[in-house]
Parts: sequence; structure tokens; C-alpha cells
Amino acid sequence: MQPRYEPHGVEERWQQTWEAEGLYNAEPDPSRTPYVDCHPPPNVTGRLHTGHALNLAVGDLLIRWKRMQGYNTLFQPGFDHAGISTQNVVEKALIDEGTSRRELGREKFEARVWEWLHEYGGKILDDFRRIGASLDYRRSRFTMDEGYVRAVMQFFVHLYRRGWIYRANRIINWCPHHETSLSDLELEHEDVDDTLSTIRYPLADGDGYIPIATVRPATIPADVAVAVHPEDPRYAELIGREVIVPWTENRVPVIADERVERDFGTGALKITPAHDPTDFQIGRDHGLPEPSCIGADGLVTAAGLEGLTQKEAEEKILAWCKERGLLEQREHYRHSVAFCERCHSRIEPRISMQWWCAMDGIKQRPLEALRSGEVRYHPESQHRFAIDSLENAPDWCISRQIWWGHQIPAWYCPDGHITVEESAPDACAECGATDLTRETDVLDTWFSSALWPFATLGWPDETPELAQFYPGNVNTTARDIIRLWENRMIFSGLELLGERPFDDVVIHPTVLAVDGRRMSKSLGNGIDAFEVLERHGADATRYGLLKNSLTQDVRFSYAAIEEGGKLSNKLWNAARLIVTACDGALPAAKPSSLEERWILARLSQAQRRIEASLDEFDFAHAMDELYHLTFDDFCDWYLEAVKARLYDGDADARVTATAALEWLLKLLHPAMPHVTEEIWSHLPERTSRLIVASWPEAGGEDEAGALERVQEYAQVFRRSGVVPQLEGDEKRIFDAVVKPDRAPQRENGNAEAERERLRKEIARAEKQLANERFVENAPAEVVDAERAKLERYRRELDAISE
RNA sequence: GGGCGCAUAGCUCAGCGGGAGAGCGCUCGCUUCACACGCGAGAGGUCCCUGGUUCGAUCCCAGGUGCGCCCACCA
Repeated sequence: MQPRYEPHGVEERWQQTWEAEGLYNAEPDPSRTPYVDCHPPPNVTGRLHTGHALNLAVGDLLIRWKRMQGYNTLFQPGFDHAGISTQNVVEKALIDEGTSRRELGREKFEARVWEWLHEYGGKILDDFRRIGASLDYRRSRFTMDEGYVRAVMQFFVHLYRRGWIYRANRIINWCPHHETSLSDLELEHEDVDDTLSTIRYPLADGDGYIPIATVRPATIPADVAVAVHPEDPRYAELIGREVIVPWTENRVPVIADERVERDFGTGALKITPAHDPTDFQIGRDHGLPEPSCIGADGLVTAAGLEGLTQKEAEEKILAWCKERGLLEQREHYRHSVAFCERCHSRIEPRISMQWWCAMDGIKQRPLEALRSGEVRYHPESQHRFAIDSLENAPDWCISRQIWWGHQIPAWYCPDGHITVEESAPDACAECGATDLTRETDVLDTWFSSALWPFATLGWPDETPELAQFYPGNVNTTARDIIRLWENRMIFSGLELLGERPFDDVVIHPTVLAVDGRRMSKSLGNGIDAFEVLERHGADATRYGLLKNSLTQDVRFSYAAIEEGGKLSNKLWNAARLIVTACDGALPAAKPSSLEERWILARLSQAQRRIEASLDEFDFAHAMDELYHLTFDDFCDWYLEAVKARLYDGDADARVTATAALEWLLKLLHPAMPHVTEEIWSHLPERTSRLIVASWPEAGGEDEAGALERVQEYAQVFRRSGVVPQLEGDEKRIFDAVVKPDRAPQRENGNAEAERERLRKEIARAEKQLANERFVENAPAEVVDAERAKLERYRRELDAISE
């Protein structure tokens, strides 16, 4: 064993060994109690980032802990076909090759995506291996593999027959680059510098005009009304009259609607139902027409402006207005604009026919499950957020006009009847026509993700896996997909299997950049997870991420990861001492001395604290306990106290030291699997792997405070230089750990300073205890603790008084 | 505009009704036979501000201020 622990090589070796020996494998076994962490499938095009790393550290910690406790654990990997993301990546590759999606056609394009996936897809699973995640890699699933497709089709048909899926022609978010609809949750908003133009709409029946502020003059040709607030005195008498729309010179009505903000702009709003969500609502409520002036590609279609970009059309229209004195002013205006999160095109609100999920019906059962606590989000604040999100969930647009995804199982006959079946029907269900064409739209990628907890276990077939591992126990993820994924999984599980998919949803913190802001390419503050793994190793990375994971947003901390590296090395060297001192077979013996009884009690106490923390998914405090247990208790006190006896060949000391080290390794293994397994393999007569060793039984903790007096006197000695009067084991331990014979000579001043400090403490405690109101009102244990402190300080002062 | 979170040592963060803590950094002393990624000692803080509750507030309550994340159709 080298004096310095080197994770590289060691970690990869154990990862390969564990997997090759089948130690990650899960098998259904009705005689055993299962424990399942339903792990999120990353995008097939993705690579490991710090959020994944934290999530894996959390999931693997729980799984390894439960595996050691004897549960039949399932930790299943896989990846998501990720609709638009994947299509986007492959399209980019095609452009580099000088071709395009449209040139290939749908069938060839799909084949090309599969080809691409076989070559590059799923690399992220290798990244998962590198961090030491004990997933059953044999059971990797993909949201578009054969069985999964059947599950998705069945889900769609089920919802359709329950009346929860419908088609509607409404305004949706349209990405003009991908030419598809997007849900609200697939957008990103950004503040943009824009121009607000105030344009005069002349009254049709005489003098005067209504000034209207707009950031999108290019949509003017599709204006169908002007709206004002019903109680706005400025425009009260204009309601019901008509104005003339610039450029088109159409006459449109002035209507009243409460959704108009009187304080914004001029207080008058042009209504363009086809190109703005608010206008769309107002238009529908007032029965207005819905003409369009912008095409699917984002280019203008209005008469006289055909084929122009919106910017070009805007210039023409404004010039037209200016000539006629209708352009009142142009001013700088900064506002939030929606973009496609994949290609960053500006979202174009557009009316189109889409498939929708009616959330009012769907949300009832998951809401019950959340309100009753049948499924719990952690922390509590996220539980409330999940409920709020469900209560306010708008209908979900599930169709996408892209090519990569699950094609919607709906067929149209020439008369326009719709037949929904899991596979191609022979004839129209309504009129019997046999000339059917399939819907070309595909489903939102999250529609299939919603089935992950059980489609991965073979549903809709009744498999042994499904029987053993459903429902699962825990799901760990980041809070940004609570609405996209979590709530929908809870719904699908309750709806299709009649049982929740898991009991607990652990929302781990979002890992922010070192500067406390979100990691992003534009800010250039991202952390490369691979670089961290390469430099510090998987154990240190896992420890560091878990250690710093208390609040909802956590800054990435190199210091915490370095702390993990130090912990590995400390542990390694503690083991080195014990292994070199205790070579050879160990005789039967039992702990007898004070320091031995103490460390076993401390291990037991620490274990209970760690278990309590993990039960509450409080990983940071578990890491803190492990760190201090290792450094302070195990190394600085126990090993220092017992070192001499180990070298002397004391059988009791050797046996206990080995047992205590084994115990410590087991407690550390779920967080830092590699270094602990490596050390374990160096222990005498070790054949089985630590990964499948049993979790220890915490015993009594009666002696956890046994060394307290020695530790107190050590403090006093180190500050004052006065050696306390101790006897027996206490003296032996004090001499071994504190080494008074090696301490430098102290000046008398040190003793005096320490006496002064103690006198002050005594005075403070005496004053507190002299306060009648304190003694009367404070809880008894607080008063007792104060008395105990007073006594202790007096005792320590006596010890260093001449 | 709404929701959530955060403000404690130079830095990153614990603690959260009764003596201000950890890790890193800094100073001093230790090449002590596991470890210098070490051991020991130390310096360093109006616990964001203002009120309130309490015998007692860093901790609870109210109101500010600053920062972050998420959400939102003021054109």
C-alpha cells in the first residue's frame, strides 16, 4: 500500500470488476423485499453534467445503502429519445454533410437517426459507469425500443377512450425553425432589446384616431379589432365605432375588454388573434375572425409583403405609416421574449390543429395522492409546489410536427373520421372506409417519459420484474422537471396500474456555478463534470456534491470535492497503519480497554445519526458526520490511543482495530464506494466484496462519552501546559494521544491565560444561575446543563491551579 | 407581477430560543516510526437592517434591503 491514495486506475478497476461479477444485477425474487430507485433517463444525445453527477451520487448512495441492508435493489438505467433535441442534433450533422432532413424525406431521416444513435447514442451510460453508479446496465432501456412503443400506444389509446385526449385548433407556441408546436415548458424566456412603436389608427367615421403601441408592426395586416378597457374614460365613447387598420386599410371595430391594461402604452391594444395568445383569447370571446399574415416558416404572407421577413415587413409598414403621419413615436423597449430551448428561434404564436390532454380529468388522482401524502416530495416546499403546479396545469399540447418520436396512433378516412387504435386498423371505425392515412404528428417526448417507472419493467405485459419492482420506492431528480415528468409519472402509474410509482420524490438541489448563478454557455461559467472526475476521482466528486447539497440552490464547490479527496487519503492511511500492524491471522478476542469500548460506541452513535439523516434524504449532514467520525474520532483519538498497542502485538487491540475499520468502511461505502472497496480488499482474509457486505447493526452507545474527561483535560493541557492528574486507562490514553513529554516547554503565562478564560466562563455561568427568572422559566435540562458546565469549569480550573 | 430560496469568520457553508461552528485560506510550532492531502496551537464575526414576542433572540413574528432560482400573455 502506497502512502498516498491514488484513485485513478483503482476506480475504473472496481467499476469493471463489480459489473463483470454481476454485483449490480437485479433479479426478481418474491422472497426478498425490493427497493427501487426510479432513475431519470437522460437524453440520448447528452453527456454527463454536474446535475447528473449529483443525481447519480444521491441515487447510488441510497441503492448501495439499501443493498447492504439486504434489500433486493433495482437501479435501472436507460435513456430518452428526446424528440426535438435529437432531431436537432442529427439535422445539424446533415447540414455539415451538405444535405438536409427534407432532402432525405421522413423514412430515410428516421433511419439516419437510428444509425446515428447506434454510433453515438447512449454514451452517457459510460459516463454513469465512470462515476461508479451501480446501475444494472444489462437492463438498460430506451423510450423507443420495441416494448416501450407498445406501452406508449396503449397509453394513448387508453386516454383517448377515457375522453382525455382531444384535437383542437388553437393558438400554440410555434418554432419556425423546427416548424412544430411546443409546450410552454419547452420554451426559455429572455429579456430582449426591442422597439415599441406607437401607431395611429384613424377613426373610420370622422376625425381623430386611436394611438396604439406595438412591438410587432409586422402583424398589423392580421389585425381584426382594437380593444380598450371598458372603464377607460379616454376611449369610452369610441367603443362600438370603427377604426382603419394601417397598410390594409380594413375597417375593424373598437371593442371593450378587461384584459387590456390601461397603464401600458396608450391603453389601447390592437387585436391580432392569429399571432398573440392574449389577442387569441379576446378574439375567441368576441367571436372575431382569425386571419393570419405570417406563415409556418416565420415569413410574412400578407398582401404586398409576401415572402418578406418580419423585420422587412415592419420597415415597409412603418414607412407607409410615416408618410401618412400615422407614426407617432418609436422608443426603446426591453421585454421578455420566448425562444425555442433547442434552436433558440424566436417563438411564433400560431393557430393550428393539435392534439391535447385535458388536464382537469387527469390531475384528480395524482392530486389526491399528493394531498394525502401517499406520494411525498422532499423537501416539503417542493411538495407544495408540485400540488400547486398540478392544480394550475393547463391542457397539455402533446402533438409535435417533427419526425423523430412516437407517431400518434390515429388514422383518418377520406371523410375525416378519426380512428384511434394501438396498431393500424383495417377500416374506419365510423364509416368503414378502408382508405386510411395515419396521423403524421409525433408525441411530445414527455408523453412517453411518463411511463418510465413501469414501461421499463415490461408493462403492458405482466412480467416478473413488474410484479417484484412495482411500485418502486424513490425517485430522485431536479426540480425543473416536476411538472414535465414527476407529476405525469404519478398520474400514469395511478391510472394504468392503480398504484403510485414510488413513495418519495427527492428533489436534489440545482448545482449552480461557482459564482452563484446558473451554469450557462453564454455566461461561460459551466463546470465540466469530466474534468472534475479526471482530476479528483469519482469518490471525491460524489462526496463533494453530496456534502454541499443542503439548500435548493447550491454553488459548485471545488473545496468540498477536495475535502472528499482528503477523506479518501486519510482513510487509506488509517487502514495502512492497521493492515501493516495486524498482518496474519487474528485470534478471537474482544474489546476491553476504554478506547476500544469508546470507538465502538462512537461508531454505533454515528451510524444512527447517519441513518437518521439518510432516512430524511439529508445527505449533507450524513457526509459531515462521516468526515468527523473518520478524522476526529477514528484517527485523531482512537488510532493515536491504540497505536502503540498495535505495534506491540496486543491481540485485543488488533482484533478491535480491524473490526472498527471494517465498520467505518461499511458506513462510508455508499458515498465513497471505490476507496472503501480497495481498502477492504487489503484486509486480512478478505474474500467477499464490500459492495455486497452487510450493513452493520448499531449496538449500544453507553460508552460514547467515555473519553470525554480525557478530551477535556487534553484541551486544558494544550492551552495551559499543566499536566492533569489522571490515573489508569485515562492516563495511558492521555499520554499516548496528547504526548505531554513531547510538548514544548510552556511559559507560566499560558497557564494564567487559561485560568483567566475559565474564571470568565465560571462567572458567566454563575450569573446565569443566579438569575431567578432564568432558573424558574428555562427548561430543567437547560438549567441542569448550565450547572454541569459550571462544575466542569471549576474542576478544570482546580486542575491547573497550583 | 407571482412563487420559492438565500443573507453567519477573508471564501464556501452548517447551526436556528440558552456558552458563535466546520472545511478551505491565514499565522505560529512540529521532517513524532499511517498520513505534510498530516498533527497541535492560534488570529479572524454589531450572526444584513428596523421593530416586536420572551427571563433570554443569530434562531420565532412583522416590515425593510440586497442576491439567486423558477414561473407569468402588459401589447
